[in-house]
Amino acid sequence: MSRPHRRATVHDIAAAAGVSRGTVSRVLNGGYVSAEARAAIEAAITEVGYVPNNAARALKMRRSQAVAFVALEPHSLFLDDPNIGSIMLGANAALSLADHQMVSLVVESARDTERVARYLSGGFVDGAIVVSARTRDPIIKVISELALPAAFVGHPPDLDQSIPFVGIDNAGSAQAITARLLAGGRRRIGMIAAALDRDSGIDRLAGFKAALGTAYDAELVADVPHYDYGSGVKGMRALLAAEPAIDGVFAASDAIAAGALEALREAGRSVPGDVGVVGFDDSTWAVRCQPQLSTVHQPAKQLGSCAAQLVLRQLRGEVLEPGGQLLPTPIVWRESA
Amino acid sequence: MSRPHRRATVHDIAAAAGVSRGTVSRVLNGGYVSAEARAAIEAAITEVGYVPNNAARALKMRRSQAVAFVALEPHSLFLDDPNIGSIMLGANAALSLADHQMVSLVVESARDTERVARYLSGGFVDGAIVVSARTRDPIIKVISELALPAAFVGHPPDLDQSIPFVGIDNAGSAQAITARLLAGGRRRIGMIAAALDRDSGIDRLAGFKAALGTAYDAELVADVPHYDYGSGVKGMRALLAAEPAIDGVFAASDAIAAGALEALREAGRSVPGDVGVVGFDDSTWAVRCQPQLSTVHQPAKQLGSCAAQLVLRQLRGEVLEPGGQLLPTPIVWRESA
DNA sequence: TACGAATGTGTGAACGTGCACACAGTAGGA
DNA sequence: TCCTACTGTGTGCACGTTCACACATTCGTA
Repeated sequence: MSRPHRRATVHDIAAAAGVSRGTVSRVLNGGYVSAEARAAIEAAITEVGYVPNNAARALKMRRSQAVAFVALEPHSLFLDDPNIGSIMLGANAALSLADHQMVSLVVESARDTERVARYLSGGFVDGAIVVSARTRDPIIKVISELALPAAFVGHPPDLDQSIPFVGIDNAGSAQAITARLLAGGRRRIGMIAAALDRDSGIDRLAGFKAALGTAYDAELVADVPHYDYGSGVKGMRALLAAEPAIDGVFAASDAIAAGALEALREAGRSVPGDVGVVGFDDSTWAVRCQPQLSTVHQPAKQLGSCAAQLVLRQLRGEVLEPGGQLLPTPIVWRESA
Repeated sequence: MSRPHRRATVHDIAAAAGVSRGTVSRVLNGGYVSAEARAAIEAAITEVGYVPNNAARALKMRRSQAVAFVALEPHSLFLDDPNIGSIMLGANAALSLADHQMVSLVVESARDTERVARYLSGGFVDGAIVVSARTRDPIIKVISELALPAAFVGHPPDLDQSIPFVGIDNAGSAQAITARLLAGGRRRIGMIAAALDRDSGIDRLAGFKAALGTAYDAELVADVPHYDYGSGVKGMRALLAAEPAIDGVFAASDAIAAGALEALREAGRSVPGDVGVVGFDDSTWAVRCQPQLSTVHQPAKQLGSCAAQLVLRQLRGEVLEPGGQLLPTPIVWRESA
């Protein structure tokens, strides 16, 4: 045997304290119990070293007191995107306050998708927070079929409309910071756009276009796949090649902006002297850079806690109106533009 | 009612297919079943939309097919330390291959500690991988009392000896890279030491001392609390103040080294011309810096998968010899020294 | 006195599984 | 013919918990 001794159960407590299981249960969950019975049971609990079996409780109660945090793009998430960590911590804090356990599940491959789907359907969690969902992800289908209480952070346009979301106004924020760049006197403004297969990428580009209006020039948009540093370097090189007279850049993320700074340094351009650069996220990148980035602050922690609230409210039985909410994104103006 | 319809169970399948629960169970888990019964049951499964209830299975089997990944220091972990993400992905991949689910639990506060302890003891997981454990963490006590199969990544010196670990030779690696710095002709070498309340911090400092031997000068060690960028900036400033003629620095992490580069730039020193800088981790920081960092490569992904293997082997019933294993840490020589 | 309410306790059933066991039918060999 | 082996199926029980119910005692009051 690998386990030396069976774990103690309510039966063991009952036997040790000389009462019935029912009374033990009442001590644990509240109810009418005499002072002496309570004392005897509590003594017995510490004596036998009882820990409740959540699997049994979950089975009976149909409640596990746990909520899944499903990260659908682990590589970029953990390695490049500093937001995801803050979103997790925000969600964890909110769930913790409501006495729920957050369990985060990482989906890397198709194999993972299937296993996570099984896990979600298996009664181990009462709800799910989904970040970085792509259009038509199989996990989403599973969630809506199970009618599992859920919430998204961000929202691909054709997402299941019955599931609420919390996000930011990517288009509006992009438009606002581009406008500020324009107001600073920049004339030839380019953008390094990324992740155009996701709502965030699409909307940031749309906001950029809207701000420039008739001055918009498709030549001045570099399209890169990811929100990371390396993409920023490449994107900026492409922009410099396309328009040597460029004097402003809106990068779709801070990591990209940091890469752009590198490419500009390599090309001998000064920032903000020759070129003004602005980013998006207000992540740790923003203050690490030289010069520090002007950027759009993304309330990552709050996104996490709001998503958690959306799930918790459903668990309390509230029926939420479909749709979502957008959190404000103040512009943080530093030195890079 | 929040749930419109009860979830389908084996009973429902049995009723729909006109067989007994036992036969359904045999279809699901293997056994003697006639072809026609199997076909009828499989049809019934898709018809009623059956998903197995893992909570019930876990209760009966005393196996949840899930392993916890417990992160004890979320703030520094997710925001500053890029290793943790890779460790997670490595563990996830290994567990996934063995058809186990990884659930990661974040411990932020004392409140979290208690809740996570309950979760671990509750039968939702079969084992645990613990990263960034500090001496005397209450979670460790819980794990060893439960005799929960576990493994550590890293190992505080006074840790429970019965729990295996996987780590790196911090002292040896630190000694090796410091020696290389010496071999490059540097004379006045300092160190920015961090996290001296943890094994990793202590051992890296010890390795540094060992490499310098009699040339070691306690004046040339700046002691900072965390492995982050800001600490690097402050630590380097302190070293420059203590010894303006400093010509080499071993930073206890890449993030610290990046901060040190910043402080050196601010002080007008060239790298590697005036001062050679080396880091530790070979994280994404190393290649982002200007100049790119010479550093110690830490096999983060492999650490995660090894820890997962240690847990999986215990779950298979193997009895592991106590102690741990250390993974090799090649030195990566780039431009900063 | 008697009756209802409040307090305290024990018992049985159920949550959804998987497994041991019992049982039935068929086939093959002594 | 009978015994054994193999295939296929149904039933009861257990995992550890909570809840509904039944029952017991005490007390206040009509």
